[in-house]
Amino acid sequence: LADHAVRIRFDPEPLPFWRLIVLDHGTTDRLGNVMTNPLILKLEQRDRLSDEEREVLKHAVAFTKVFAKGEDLVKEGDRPGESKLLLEGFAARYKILRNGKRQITDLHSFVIKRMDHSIGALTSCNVAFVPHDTIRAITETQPHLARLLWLHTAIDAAIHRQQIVTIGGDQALGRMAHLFCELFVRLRSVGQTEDHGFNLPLTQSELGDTLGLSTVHVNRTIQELRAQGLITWRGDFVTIENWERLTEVADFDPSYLNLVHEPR
Amino acid sequence: LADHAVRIRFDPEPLPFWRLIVLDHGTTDRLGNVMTNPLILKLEQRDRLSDEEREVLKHAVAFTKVFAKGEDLVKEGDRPGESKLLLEGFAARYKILRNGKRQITDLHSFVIKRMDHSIGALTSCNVAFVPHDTIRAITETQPHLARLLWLHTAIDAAIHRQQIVTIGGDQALGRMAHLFCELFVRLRSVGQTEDHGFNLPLTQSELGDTLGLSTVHVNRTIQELRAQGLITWRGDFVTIENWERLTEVADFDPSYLNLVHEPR
DNA sequence: CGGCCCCTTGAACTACATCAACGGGGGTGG
DNA sequence: CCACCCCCGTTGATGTAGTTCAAGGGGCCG
Repeated sequence: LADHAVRIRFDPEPLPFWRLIVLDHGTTDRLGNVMTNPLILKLEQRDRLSDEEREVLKHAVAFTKVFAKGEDLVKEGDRPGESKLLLEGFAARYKILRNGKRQITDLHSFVIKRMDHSIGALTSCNVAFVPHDTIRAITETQPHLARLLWLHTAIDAAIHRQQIVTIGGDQALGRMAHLFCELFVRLRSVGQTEDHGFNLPLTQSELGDTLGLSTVHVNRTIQELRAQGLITWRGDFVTIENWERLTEVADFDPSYLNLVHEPR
Repeated sequence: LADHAVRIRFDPEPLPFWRLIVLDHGTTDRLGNVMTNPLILKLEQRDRLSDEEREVLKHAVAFTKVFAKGEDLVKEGDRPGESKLLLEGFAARYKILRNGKRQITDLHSFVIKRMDHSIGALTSCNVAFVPHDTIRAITETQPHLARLLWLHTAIDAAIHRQQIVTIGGDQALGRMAHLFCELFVRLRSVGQTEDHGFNLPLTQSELGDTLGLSTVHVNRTIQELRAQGLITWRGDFVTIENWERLTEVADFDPSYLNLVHEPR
């Protein structure tokens, strides 16, 4: 479920050559408190849950743990026994090219067994652990819930597809704009935005890693977005100044996020 | 399940600007006959099936249909009632940027409902249709099968992730090599290779679309691969001349394809 | 106060795209 | 059966979006 790309340091290594794949974010309310049950919140974004289903989900989380900034929630090659759910903070899936890697364990690990990527904490992260046995039990007795969990994997795939198109597309300005659009919409869907802005505790270098751009070019691209009056970014806070034009520049169509409530 | 990017012509349109996302291939035996039940074959690549499960799958395919080269198996925005399984041929998921789109319906459509991309036939394609009702019934009564189907969605996501990394990486030579490695391994897993080669009925232009390269550069890159003695490509047939060096150039690690048999 | 990040800016380089043109093979129509 | 043509592969020349290298300044932490 969790989906963040972490900026991890491994200074001694000869090849710190890696790439963030997807950013994800935690699910806290406006006051910064972790929602009572983010798993329920996540699933209810896409379909209605019965009381029984909510009850099952309430007991799905075995325990929670805080990861420090820079730590790996899961590493490539791990065979985790729990899926992880990001409650709070920013993390990212990532792969390192030509040698090491890292990753966050999430729903994928339940069916995939062996992680093919890593997930690292970009900020301090609070993470819930859902045992694979619990998920397996859900597939045995709660087919509707199982379909919703399956859906989340499919949405991840959809996000990845969009990423391929966005990265493959030529313009750095468009890629950058698209990332801001996606972050805004996804954060808003979990109540993590204020007005027309949101908190983005990342460095330009980390942004570059998710977009496949150099730090220098990220900088110039952001300056261009600022110059065109599309966003401002002061400290950790990003403000969308002109949503309509930003979506135009980004060629952004949020339908791939499946933020639509319907029977699944 | 099906996973091809189609080269569709829409000459009148002003913006034929699209991108292939994933190539996929059909499942025929060495004589070119469609396997008796490719769905069973696909799932058995990753876990053992019981007799009962095999029986259920045998009746899952409602009907089959042949798509001509250039046709769309599914289009973006569709809400298909069946998932599609590519029996024979090459197809590709794709998105078109800034206006139209197309797509093949596959397992994703079952949970996602509304296609966020298109799937088109790169060659003539024989396609099986599995009604969503049937899949839903499987999730209700065959949890193990349901997990395997879920797995396939997760594998698609893993392939997408790899694609992001590959496309984001700098070198065209590496991308190209990686694509050949992936195609070889995936085709071999369904018995579609001969010796150290396989059939690749695609144009260089189509290859470029999957890798985000221009036709011209695809051409020069392939010439470089040939010059280094890594592959030959005559007519439709690609031969891997030096697998070890090719995987080095590609930085290829097949583990993301999950071609491992284990309980799921 | 010193040292690191991080952001920012300038300059040089390069991998790729784009434009343009030609040859060959296969399909199609005369 | 030949002639045409279109598509595909190939090659050359030119343009450019991005990288890499380099350096300075500001804020934050020890």
